[in-house]
Amino acid sequence: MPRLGRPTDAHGDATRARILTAARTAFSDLGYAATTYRLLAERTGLAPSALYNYFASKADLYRAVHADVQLENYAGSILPAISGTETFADRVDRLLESFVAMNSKLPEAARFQAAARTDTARHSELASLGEALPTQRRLLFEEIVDLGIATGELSNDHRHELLAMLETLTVGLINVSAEPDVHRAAVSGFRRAITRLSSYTNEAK
Amino acid sequence: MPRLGRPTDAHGDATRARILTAARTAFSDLGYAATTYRLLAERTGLAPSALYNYFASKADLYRAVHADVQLENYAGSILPAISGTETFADRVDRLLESFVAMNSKLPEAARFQAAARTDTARHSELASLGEALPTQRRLLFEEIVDLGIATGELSNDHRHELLAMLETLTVGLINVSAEPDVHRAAVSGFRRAITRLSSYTNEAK
Amino acid sequence: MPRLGRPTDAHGDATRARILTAARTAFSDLGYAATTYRLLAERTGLAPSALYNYFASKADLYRAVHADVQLENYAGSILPAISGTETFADRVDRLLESFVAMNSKLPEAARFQAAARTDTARHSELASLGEALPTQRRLLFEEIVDLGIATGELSNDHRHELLAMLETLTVGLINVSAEPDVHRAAVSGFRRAITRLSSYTNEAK
Amino acid sequence: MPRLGRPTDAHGDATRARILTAARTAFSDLGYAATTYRLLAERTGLAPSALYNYFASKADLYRAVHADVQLENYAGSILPAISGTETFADRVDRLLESFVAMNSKLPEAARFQAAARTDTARHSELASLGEALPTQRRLLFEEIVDLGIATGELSNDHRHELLAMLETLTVGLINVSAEPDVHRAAVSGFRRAITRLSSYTNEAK
DNA sequence: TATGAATGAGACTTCATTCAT
DNA sequence: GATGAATGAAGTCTCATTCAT
Repeated sequence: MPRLGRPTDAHGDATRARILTAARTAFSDLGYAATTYRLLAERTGLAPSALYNYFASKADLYRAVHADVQLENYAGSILPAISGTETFADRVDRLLESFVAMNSKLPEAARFQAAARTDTARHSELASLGEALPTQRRLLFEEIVDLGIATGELSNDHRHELLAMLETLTVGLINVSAEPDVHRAAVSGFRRAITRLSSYTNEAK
Repeated sequence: MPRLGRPTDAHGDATRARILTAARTAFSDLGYAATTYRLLAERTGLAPSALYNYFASKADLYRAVHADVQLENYAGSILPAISGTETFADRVDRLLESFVAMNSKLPEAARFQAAARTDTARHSELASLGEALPTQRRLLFEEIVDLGIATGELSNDHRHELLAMLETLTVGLINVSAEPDVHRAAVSGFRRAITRLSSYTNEAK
Repeated sequence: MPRLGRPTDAHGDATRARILTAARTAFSDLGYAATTYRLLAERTGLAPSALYNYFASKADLYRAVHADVQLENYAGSILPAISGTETFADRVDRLLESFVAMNSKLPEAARFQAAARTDTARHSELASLGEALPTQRRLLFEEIVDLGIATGELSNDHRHELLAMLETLTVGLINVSAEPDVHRAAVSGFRRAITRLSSYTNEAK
Repeated sequence: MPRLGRPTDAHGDATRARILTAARTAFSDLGYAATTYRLLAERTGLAPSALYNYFASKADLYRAVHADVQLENYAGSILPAISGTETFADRVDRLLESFVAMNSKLPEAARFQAAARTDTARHSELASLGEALPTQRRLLFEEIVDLGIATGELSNDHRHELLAMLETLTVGLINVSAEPDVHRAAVSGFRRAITRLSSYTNEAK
């Protein structure tokens, strides 16, 4: 029979991390609605009520996972990958490369991101999150495309199209991330294609 | 307060259709888990228990919607669109074109398809459905790519990549379908790109 | 698709009988609570609502089955069996014999009777029935025992005990009726025992 | 209206016992099907959902009551009663005596046992329980009868009959236990009868 | 910090029953 | 006399959450 009171080996931060990890997996696999506190409690070896010492509600917990993932993906993966590139072609190339890297190093993060797209739209409590990521992503894409226009690689006429293509591509890749070889092959193909395309737009006029 | 018994103007077929429509929207917007019988009842003006006259369970209802959508999309939209094409370039062009058409004529169907990808994976009752659609899609893509190889447009070396690209592209488009102008712009861009690409693969060797 | 309106081959009485038969079996096997109109409808090949043309409610249907069974058992089986007997020993012997006969000729009736004991006590709608059968049975037993006292076979001192024994025995037999060989062997044993006992009570003083 | 959260005086064990007691009564009176969680909640002063802290399902609760009753009846009442007896007559005498004692000390247990016979047969979830009790009982009866054969009190020819008689008698007594004076009078009568019968079987040959 | 006891809302579903056809 | 469409009550059970310990 477990004792009451604070266990002698309780380390708040470690427990918090364990909860976040379990939640990330569960939210990715089962979605927000089907991830229950009871399940997370089982997977972390805690009682359901203990989770409330760390996260005041399920939505709060979700937000915490979301923030973590976003930080890892964006600040930790994407930004470093594209820094130091000087052309559109290079930058997109690196971006796609970083997707593959992320998908193999942090598969949970990638899958969470795919699931988040759906879940933030579905649950009003999470609506606030739904904006953040796409917005951030679009700003990034604009930067990339505008670089291409500045370097003359791309024609300004196709700006809108190119942004939509990048968005679609990214969303597609996030969504096939559960099948690593499809993901890898697609990235490889698109990288090759981009190389050619980057120079076509101007001559295409 | 509605009276007991059969209403004067009750017609089973119409009611069934109403339920299917409401379910399609709700499943698309809220997902399987968050779509409750109570909600569907409100939206169809029935008592929750009345739904059971038409569908024996929520999973059954889901399957019915799924079947409908698949029929509309695949047999009703995609197949007619690509029939009569003779080249890879043409065929992909028409395919992409049909995506836009579908998205504007049957937006609910498109959004349901996006949601289905997630929901069939998440809920074991729906697992059987999860296979059907992707399998069908991949067969279609193989046919398309193999046509390109036969006509000499594409190199056999890139078969795997091209399939993955088509898959990724399609999934991406399905997932951005909630934003029609992104969807449209992306399709437009990819159509242009495909035109060029179709002839590159061989020369790229 | 079945036609509306009265079917040309509809014979009310036959249908009524079919329902009663199905109900007897179901009430015996599943009990009152677990016997649903839907089940009866399936077993009779009717729609659930059609049953209401014959029985205004489930309780009504139960009462009808109950009355039938009681009639068959009591008036149709027991009374004829014991008529014409002149001694307690004979009468009990015939009574027990008739139990075996009933159990093999009308097993459903016997099992219904066993179930009824429980169900009439459990469901307040059926309370009225709960009285009838035991009362009738006790009157019969009193008659039998009083005959024994009149013939001098039994001592008046044991009247109360003998009634309770008959009651217990009967209830026991009804309840083991689902196992025909136990039922038969028990009756055989008790018949042999009764023969001896009938003469003991007086000498036992 | 009760407040949320843990009440000041809440003790799990006491609550568990209260639930078991309420369930025993309700299952006996109303049967498995008609005993609802809502009713038990009312009778225990809990919310229906609180019962699930103690028993994961209605069937589980039933099994717990069943196990309790069986323990009380068999191990706690019957076995001690017949231990130390050396003859068939004695042993049956004590057995019957213990039925009366049980019926007056633990009337609920006796009535539950009667109801269990029906309910375990009717509800497939409870099927596993249906075997246990009768089997155990029959083993006991075999032991008793075989003792009688060993001591020469009984003839081996009637073994089967005697077992069936004991079974029928027991089931009958269990089923009249709701009427204590019938129960008592019957036991008294049968005890007297057994005394005589025990010596008849051999001479009857 | 953690547990264990409790709640209320709401999920899916079944049931008896009713009424128009 | 039979069906098909509908209802409201209720059933079992799960969930997020709260509070005393």
